[in-house]
Amino acid sequence: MNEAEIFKVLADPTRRAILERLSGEELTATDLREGFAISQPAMSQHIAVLKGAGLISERREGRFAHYRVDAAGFAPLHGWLARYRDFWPSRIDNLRDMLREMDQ
Amino acid sequence: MNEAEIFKVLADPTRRAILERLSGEELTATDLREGFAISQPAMSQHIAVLKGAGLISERREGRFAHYRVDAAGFAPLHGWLARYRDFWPSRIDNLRDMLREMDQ
DNA sequence: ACGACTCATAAGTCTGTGCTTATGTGTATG
DNA sequence: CATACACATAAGCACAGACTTATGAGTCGT
Repeated sequence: MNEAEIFKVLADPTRRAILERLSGEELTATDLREGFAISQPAMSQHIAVLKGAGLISERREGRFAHYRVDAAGFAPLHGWLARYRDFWPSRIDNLRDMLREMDQ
Repeated sequence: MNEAEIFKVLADPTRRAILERLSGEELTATDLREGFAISQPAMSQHIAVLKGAGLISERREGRFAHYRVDAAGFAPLHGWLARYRDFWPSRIDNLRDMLREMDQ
């Protein structure tokens, strides 16, 4: 997937909320609906969009569909974003310090 | 600015193209229009949106307005995205190696 | 002072998309 | 086998937003 689609997909607040809810745990579509003032088809459509963009993956189990974040799908976003950090030097210094501390 | 607005702003391909064109160099609104099949007001509106989100900054000079990327404006996006990389361990190892080489 | 210019704002149109209700497809259970 | 359940798909509506043309607000050169 290219960053064009990913940005379009992530522009929707409901879809970002879904991802947030899925970060760490695997959930079914119905579980996901809890806390959302949204119809079942709407959720299903959002899930289809997220899946289409490669941001979540599905594990079928009978009539249940379990969804989880697919972190690899965010790679194009990382790539795109890398173009717009000119802090790199100072950031690298911070990282160097951090890793030095971790080594102790 | 929060990531909600930033994602909405970046969902538009024209605005991402503007940022790409501005990465590295400072340009006026008219210079920016070159290569875009877009009216002057449309460009002006896109610029206003990008500026409102803190992704570009303006330097006024007479009747000219010079625009440049404001890399700091992308910070919320970095923060949001950090939540969705579970590669961290291996990445950190790679960085550790890289920085070790840089130190030599 | 006037005309040419750079950019911003106003107002209106049109397409994209997120929502709804209704229905379809497949799976478990009594 | 019939019913309930989990999810997907279809169709239609309504609103957001990106575009246009027209015009306004400042700035420069002659």
